[in-house]
Amino acid sequence: MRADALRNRERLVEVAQSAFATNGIDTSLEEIARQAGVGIGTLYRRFPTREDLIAAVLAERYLKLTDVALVLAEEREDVDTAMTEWLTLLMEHMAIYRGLSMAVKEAIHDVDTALGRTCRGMIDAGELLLTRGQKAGAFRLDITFYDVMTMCSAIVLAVERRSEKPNASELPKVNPYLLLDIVLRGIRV
Amino acid sequence: MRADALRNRERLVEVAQSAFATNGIDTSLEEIARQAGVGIGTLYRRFPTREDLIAAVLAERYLKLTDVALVLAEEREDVDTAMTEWLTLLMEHMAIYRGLSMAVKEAIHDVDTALGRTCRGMIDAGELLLTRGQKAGAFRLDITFYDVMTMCSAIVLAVERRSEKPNASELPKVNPYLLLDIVLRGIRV
DNA sequence: CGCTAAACGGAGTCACCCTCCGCTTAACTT
DNA sequence: AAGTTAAGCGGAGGGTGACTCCGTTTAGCG
Repeated sequence: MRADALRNRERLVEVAQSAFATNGIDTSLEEIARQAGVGIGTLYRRFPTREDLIAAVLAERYLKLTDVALVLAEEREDVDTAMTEWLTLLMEHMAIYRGLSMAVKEAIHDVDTALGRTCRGMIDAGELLLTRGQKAGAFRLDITFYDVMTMCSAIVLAVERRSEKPNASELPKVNPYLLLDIVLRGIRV
Repeated sequence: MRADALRNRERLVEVAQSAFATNGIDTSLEEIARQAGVGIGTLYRRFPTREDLIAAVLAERYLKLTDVALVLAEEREDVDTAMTEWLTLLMEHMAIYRGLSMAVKEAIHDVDTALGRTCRGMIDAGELLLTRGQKAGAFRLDITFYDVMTMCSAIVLAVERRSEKPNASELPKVNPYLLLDIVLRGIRV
């Protein structure tokens, strides 16, 4: 890869990161290209789909997350609290950008996309924790981590607010940690 | 309302219903207008937002659903099975059109839109079942039906497949009824 | 220094949303 | 039956964003 191309790529990921943070994952790609000072064609050449760009932005962050799962699975800690801790982290990571949980939900089924592979990595990591808990008799046997992950992404998705809320209602805010607690209770034997 | 306007309105709802069924709730509104044989302006005059059209399509269906809740709440039936039955129905109704659960999730916060009011109606209906169950000591006291409804719409949302699946993965299909079971377990005392 | 493949960039095409306004017509009045 | 008029109609037009294509530029090698 040519030096200029590499520079542009890095700049794009950097700009995308901050654009996702402020405007959610559905920001206009043309806007990102403009802010990065490159043509839209350059963005598309490097990241043919939006998901590729998302995956690039998330790369290191998600590697850390799988590492944590490995550590938690190997430590002698209580299986239940290990699961609780990791699911909390997982949910918080899926909540960093508005729209991300939706993208994750969509990508989870795609075998051969960058974001899809990342998600599969998360599932594999979580599976470790789940099966350990199942062997210890803490969790029901009729579920897979895919089910649990689905519920977690669903919670984040459901709790997510869209940017503008002109007629904000007086409905109570939903507490994602309460919902996670419901799920945790639901998966115990 | 003039006779021709009424005719057009009915035709639009009818066409929208079938378009939503085949293409999901995000179908092009221009396509709906075209199929209904009216101009796009006419559609927008009658249904200023997409949500208004959705609400019109769902109107009777959702009235029935609240009725069922009332009946279930008044019958001497077991509170737990009443809740299970109604949540199952609720989920199935939210799953009839791809994208509907998303629209519901968004609309739930809007006090003064047609779809928003419909959703609030659902929450009120479900609240009856929940509080009855809570009084009977069957469900935890720290949750509202809003939480439960959120989980249900989240499940539907998470399970929903997008239309085209070019690279369908070999991942197991998630079973929404299993996820509902997790939630039900999670809300019991 | 010259060459060339890699990279660039933005104009162009497409799809959809939504508004605005001149024309049409249902339906009431006399 | 004819006249009146406000309700209704429709589609052109303007805006936004995705994505492609191809003529131009340039990094980096020999």
